Amino acid sequence: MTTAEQSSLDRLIHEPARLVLMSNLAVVDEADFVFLSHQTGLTAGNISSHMARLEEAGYVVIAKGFVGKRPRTVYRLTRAGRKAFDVYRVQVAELLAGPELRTQ
Amino acid sequence: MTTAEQSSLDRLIHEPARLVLMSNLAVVDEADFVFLSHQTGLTAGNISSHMARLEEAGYVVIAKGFVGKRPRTVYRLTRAGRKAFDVYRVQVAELLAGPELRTQ
DNA sequence: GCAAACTACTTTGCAGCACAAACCATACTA
DNA sequence: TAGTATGGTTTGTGCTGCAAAGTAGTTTGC
Repeated sequence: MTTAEQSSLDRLIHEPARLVLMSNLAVVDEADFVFLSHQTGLTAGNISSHMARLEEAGYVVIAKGFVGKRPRTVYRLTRAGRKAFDVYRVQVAELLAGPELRTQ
Repeated sequence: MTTAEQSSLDRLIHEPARLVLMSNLAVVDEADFVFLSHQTGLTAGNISSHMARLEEAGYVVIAKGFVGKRPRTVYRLTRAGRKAFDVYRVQVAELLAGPELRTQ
């Protein structure tokens, strides 16, 4: 197996903005839009569109509600999202640890 | 500092194909085209164009020669390339270890 | 009470870029 | 000498990340 096959990284997660979002969600388990925007420094547009893609992929669920009269959007990793993130993490770790040299 | 600023990943390295190339070069220190193509599973076109970009960035040096009558291209990380890869590695490790929660 | 500013997002447009397919040059081989 | 293999490079294009602009509603100032 080649290095590339071995670690064909999930590009949905690999993209830096989404990687930041996913890794944040992975530690807090639930986060709202405003929190993520402060925490990550990403623009509103980017959070919105990246989260939409992660939702499409089944990696996050998006819950929209109100707190008082104001909208509030809460994001949470799905089980599949957490699994995918774990897999990604292992693959990256292996890559960075140094690929195995192929004999022959 | 936000998560995104903290770890604004070097996209030149972050791109999976180049990440694979860089991580291979990091362990072997010198590798030729044919070796890398077997090792990584990347197509010839991709190796060629990605290496060209890494050279432009000053991350690798490309040495072209012949072995007998056949062309042979050897790639090697520059000091800057190795440094950049080390920095990248640390940033990714931090991200995956879990971003720090910002208070307030 | 109404306009201006703010909050919380979403949508749009474009510029950049990764990928594979096509191409090129030379060397073997039947 | 036609055909195939080797060792690459170049080209075309489709995707997509990003910022800027847009939307919908709310609060504030006067």
